[in-house]
Amino acid sequence: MSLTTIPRYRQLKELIIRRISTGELQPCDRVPSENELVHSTGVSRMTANRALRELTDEGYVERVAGVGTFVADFKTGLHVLEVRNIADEIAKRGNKHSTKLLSCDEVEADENAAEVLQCDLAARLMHVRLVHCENDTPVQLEDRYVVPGFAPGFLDTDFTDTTPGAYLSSISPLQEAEHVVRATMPDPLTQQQLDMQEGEPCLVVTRRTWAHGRPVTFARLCHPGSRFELSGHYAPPGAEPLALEQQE
Amino acid sequence: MSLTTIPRYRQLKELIIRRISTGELQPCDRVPSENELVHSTGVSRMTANRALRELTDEGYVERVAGVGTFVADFKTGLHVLEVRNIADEIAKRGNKHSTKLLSCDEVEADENAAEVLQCDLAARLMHVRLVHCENDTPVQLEDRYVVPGFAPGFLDTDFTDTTPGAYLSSISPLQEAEHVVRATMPDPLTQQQLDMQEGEPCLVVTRRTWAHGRPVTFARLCHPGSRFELSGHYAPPGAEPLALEQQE
DNA sequence: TGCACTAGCCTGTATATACAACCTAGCCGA
DNA sequence: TCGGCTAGGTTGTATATACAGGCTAGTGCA
Repeated sequence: MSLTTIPRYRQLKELIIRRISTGELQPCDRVPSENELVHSTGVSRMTANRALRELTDEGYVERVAGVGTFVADFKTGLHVLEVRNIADEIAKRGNKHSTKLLSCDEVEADENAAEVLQCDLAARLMHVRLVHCENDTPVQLEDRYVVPGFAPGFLDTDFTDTTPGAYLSSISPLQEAEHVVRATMPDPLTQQQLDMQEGEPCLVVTRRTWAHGRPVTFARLCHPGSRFELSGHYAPPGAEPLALEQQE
Repeated sequence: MSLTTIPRYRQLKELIIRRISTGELQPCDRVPSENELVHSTGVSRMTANRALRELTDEGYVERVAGVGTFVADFKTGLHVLEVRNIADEIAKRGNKHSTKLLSCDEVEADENAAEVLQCDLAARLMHVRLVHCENDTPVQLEDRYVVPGFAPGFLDTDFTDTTPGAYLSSISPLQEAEHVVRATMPDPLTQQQLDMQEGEPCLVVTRRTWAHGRPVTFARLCHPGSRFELSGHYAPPGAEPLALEQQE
């Protein structure tokens, strides 16, 4: 096993990750079982087991004893402080989520959009602006650009019952995300659209998301400072199972 | 292997995690080798290997082929969007970090502090307030409470060359963290101490950190909105090694 | 027709064994 | 004294084997 040879369990992992990344394997699709991998690739079952087990730890697949291995549903949030689907967040608090669509059209990429989405200047981009409300009170102004090739039917979607983020997640697993959080004062239009008081600041999250190795969407999420906070809880992996076992 | 019996590799992991949590094993200390675990606990080498390998993945230990296994140095930051040591952040940008100590004393826990730190009302707490500057411009007002039993020498520390966070990390690995991010308007004193303009909002991070299973410190980190942003990049685990290998 | 049972697949764990590569300390010869 | 070499410990990987326990579909009996 020299430095140049890649271990077989990692080759197996890459093989499966590639099938997921390319879309050949979709979320909830069945992944070959350990025994199938043994027969198709010639490795031992322990090696196949290690590959699938690590893919489970890394969130790519989910395994059910007695049933099989399945591609994980990436929609269930990414990570700490990740801005999850705001509709789910609101529903979890037992409140009513609604949206007001402000605009939904095709535009030419300006300098900023072209750079963050790595496309040509003046390339066609889909653009949607809407306000998310919790119990009819505005909590988020979403201003989003989407690369057209990624989600052809984007502009035809009814965003009153599906948020743009949820729709994009359903198209393809979103694999990489970058976000920046800032505190700023809103411009007059934003202040009015979010029904904010004079002198109230905004918590602004700008977020870029990748799929298939390319940035596909860029969103600016603006929240009234008095009605919104981001929270996250980090515990080292392995700590939770430890706690669970102490309860038993 | 019924539901009630805990797998041996997990028992092994817990055994070692416990030794680390209690401080019996300090960072950089040597962890028993696979063969030593085989002889001391009676498991097979593969089982010991799995336990140590998973502890490596989870960041508890580091392994060097041919040398041994060692307790990891937890000081190297926690995770995405984790507010890392601000002095390191500033140094990484090539700028100069300095602090202005505002106060450093022992106080009685008020209602809020007692709740978040799970201690008695009016219990003695250590309290420090200081301003972090980047090239002599204020970027963070830190207001921190620390449980006294955790860091006895806290108040005697010179915070001009060691930040409170870095000092606490050096005492013991911080194992769990919770943070909330808000946008608010500063009170007049904060505005003055951070040298902020009239009408400029604050990005406020409140943060609670656990060690040995108990909250040990609570901090309110206030940043001028025009000079500070939080950023994070999330990529699924396993994606980086894939990219690396494609370069080979 | 409907229900109980079972065969067969699946994952999860555990062990024994084997070989490769790495590192260090100490030996031995020049 | 200095250098190279080697023995032995360490991790990393791979395999064959084994058994436990979960799940499902299909068989066969009532």
